[in-house]
This record gives sequence, structure tokens and C-alpha cells, in this order.
Amino acid sequence: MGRPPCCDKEGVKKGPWTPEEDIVLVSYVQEHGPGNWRAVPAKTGLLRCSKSCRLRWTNYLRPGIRRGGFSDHEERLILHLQALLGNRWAAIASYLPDRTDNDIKNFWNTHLKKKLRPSSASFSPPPPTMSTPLVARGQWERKLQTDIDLARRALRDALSVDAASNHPPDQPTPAIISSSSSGPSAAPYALSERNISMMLSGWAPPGRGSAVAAGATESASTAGTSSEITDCCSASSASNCNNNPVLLPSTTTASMLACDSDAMATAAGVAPLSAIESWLLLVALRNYAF
DNA sequence: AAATACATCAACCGCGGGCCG
DNA sequence: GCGGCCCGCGGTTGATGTATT
Repeated sequence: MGRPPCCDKEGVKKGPWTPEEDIVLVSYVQEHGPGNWRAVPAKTGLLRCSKSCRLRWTNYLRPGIRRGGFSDHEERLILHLQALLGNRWAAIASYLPDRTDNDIKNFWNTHLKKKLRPSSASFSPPPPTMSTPLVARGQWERKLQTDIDLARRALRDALSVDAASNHPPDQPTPAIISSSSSGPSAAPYALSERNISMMLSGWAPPGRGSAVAAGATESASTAGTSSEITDCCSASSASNCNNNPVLLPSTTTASMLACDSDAMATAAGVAPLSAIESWLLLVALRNYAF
């Protein structure tokens, strides 16, 4: 059967998401819930394909995602699970609910694979991945099924390694999303994702407004209101705050999007706007700035 | 300070599978 | 049962940032 035309359609935007697009997507999902991705571009006017919308939501905008470095605990857990399940990242991600399969996959490819290589001799026999040609898929799954108890025990061991500390010292708290070992390179997306997440955490149903809108309004009317706004665009990442050519009528607007919840809270007294309204305001401000 | 190499990660692509008419 | 549509997954790529020379 033929594939439906999707991302190769004319007029479909590709590449990095802008904060404006994020807001549009988040507001849509907030209103309609995740799913029916096919309808998202049509209903929101986003020039993105449905896949791209789904990916953006599941990997970055969805609330509860933790970004930044992986803790030792998580690392061990991933190693265990990868050995058990192979490269079934979605399955592995289900054991780390605040991590996305994409994140885990990247972490595996960039860190763990390398770590394992030198000591691969100690990993014998090699983990039965789905791509292992020697073991047919059905065979492997049957084997996995029969070994399920063993697997569970191994998993329990992994989980109990430091079960006493749910948040080890080296593990950032969910509230602090950017930073950590991944370095400044994660800042632009981490920042925007973080803000969207924060936006969601304090989200009010459409019509009752959102904190970010209030923050935007306040920031717009009183440029450079709070130190938080500049803090979030700290020296090392200042350029990242306006690294997006689509955003950016001014650094003020960028800051409005990149400011943290404190800044938003500071502005809480302002009449709240809905996400769509805030986005429209943003667009208007941008146009005005030019 | 500039050039180059390397590392990281967000996003894309293509495929498989499930659902529905 | 068949075909079309949509979603989700895993592999891969390309842009960007960082380290090294």
C-alpha cells in the first residue's frame, strides 16, 4: 500500500521549532489533548507535518520530561534494559517515564556505546538485539518471554541500586531542566522546552489565561523588568536566546519566551491571556518592533 | 585568534503495524 | 479480507557547540 504524502509536501516547514510554533502546538494539545496529529497542522495553521508535531510534543513539549545529564542510576538502568530488550527505545523509555525514547537513544549512541566498546569483552555473550541475525525475532521474543522472570529480577536489582535516593545529588531535579553535563549546547532547546513545560505546569484552561502570557505582557510593558529575565539568558547562553532568526524582533521578546517561572510569577498581577492570545500578542509585538 | 576535529542532540525519514470503513 | 489512513518506532542525518591544535 502506498505511503501517504506527508513531510515531502510543498510548503511544509522543516528544521528547528520556534518558540512561537511551540506555543501554538502546546495550546492546541492543551485544548484537544495529544493525538489526532493529522489534524494539528490544519487546525493550528502550523506549517509542519503531523509527524513533526507529534515528535515535538512527545520529545520536548510534553510535561514531565526531564532533560540534562543522565544520573548513574539511570545509566545503569538503561544498560540493563538495553541488554534485556535490545534497541527497543520506546520500551526502555517506559521504565524512565521522564525521559524520551529519543533522549535515551541519543544517550546510548553518544555515551554508553562508547563506554561499552572498550570493555565489550566483559559483555559476553553480546546482548540479543532485534538486529542480531543469529536469532530470529520470534525466537528471541520467545526466549525473552521465558526469561521474563530473570529479566524482572535484573530490573529490580537495577532499580534498587539506589532506590533510597530518588534524586541522587548528581541528578537534577525535574524543575531544573537545562544545564548539567550536556553543557551549554542544550541551552536553546532546553530553555524553550523548559518554559513551555513551566507554562503547562501552571496552565489554566483556555480562557482563564496562562502565566506566560502575563509574563509576556509585563515584560513587554516594562522592558527588563526582572533580573530573572536576564539571568535565564546568562552570559554563556545569551546568544542562544536569540539564535533563532524567526523569533526575535528583539531580545526583549526572546526573553519573554525564555524567562523562567519566577519572572512569570512576578507578572502574575497582569490580566491573563490565553495561549493563543499571548501568541498573537507576541506576533503583534514582533511586527511592531520592526 | 583562527582553523579543524570531535561531540552532542534535535529533527527527519522510512517502515511496520493497528484501526477502520 | 482488502485497502487506505494514521500513529509510533528506530535508524540516521545535519546543525550547532565545544575542545583541541
